[in-house]
Amino acid sequence: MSQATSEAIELCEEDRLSLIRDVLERIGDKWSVVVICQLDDTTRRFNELSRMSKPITKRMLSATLQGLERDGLVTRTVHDAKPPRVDYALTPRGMSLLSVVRALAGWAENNAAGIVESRAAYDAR
Amino acid sequence: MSQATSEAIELCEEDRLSLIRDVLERIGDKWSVVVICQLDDTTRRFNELSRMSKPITKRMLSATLQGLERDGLVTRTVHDAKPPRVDYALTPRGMSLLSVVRALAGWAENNAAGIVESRAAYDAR
DNA sequence: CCGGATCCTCATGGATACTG
DNA sequence: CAGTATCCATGAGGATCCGG
Repeated sequence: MSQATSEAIELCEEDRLSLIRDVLERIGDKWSVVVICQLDDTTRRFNELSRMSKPITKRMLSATLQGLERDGLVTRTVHDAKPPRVDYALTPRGMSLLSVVRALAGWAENNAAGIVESRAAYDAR
Repeated sequence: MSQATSEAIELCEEDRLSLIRDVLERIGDKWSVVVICQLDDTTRRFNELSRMSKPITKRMLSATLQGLERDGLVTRTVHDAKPPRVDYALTPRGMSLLSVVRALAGWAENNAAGIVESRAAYDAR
């Protein structure tokens, strides 16, 4: 660990690869990023997220939120009232992840057109 | 393209979300990131990648490389010799993606410990 | 309103064998 | 060496119904 390969980010060895894979399994599923983006800096209720993230099902929203909560990326607060009300919000860790996801979005935005072009060329043999 | 939405990265609306999903479908599969990392700044032969990326199967390596080539992320060059020899390398676009992936790795590295901790706490109810 | 429990489908990807 | 072809297990995730 005290390897300190000179500085900053170095290479892609074993450990680093598995770290990346972990993160990808975290945000690589179908709904995590969507939910995280919807929670951007505000707190939202379950049905609110459900509507905003259509066509997600309640089942998947629930599962996604639990996963995110488990990893300390969102908080879940239950207000006992009638009707029941549950609020979700990003933790600081969740927000930091959001910023990384935005970096991804930036890359996607810059390269989307080129990729579409490459695909067309490739598919035309 | 010359859109220039005032500045920088804005928010997570519909379009942006689907862009992110596209990128995640690209690198979210089981082997793309591994292969991209192995191709880091050098060119590699098929079997070389196969060995380095164990336990990938030839089938998946082939499929992964084809996908990456289709998106213009790697180049495939065939030298007709005996025995046959095929070289793979990152394109500039592929390298730019690699740097984004490294950002992901950085986040993972900084938060891995905290996430493990959160999970333990959560699983203990 | 906020989910949990079940059932079922379908794509990802592993194993294996064969080819130029 | 550099793949392709085939078959098959597994699990993510959609649909639906039920409960607090």
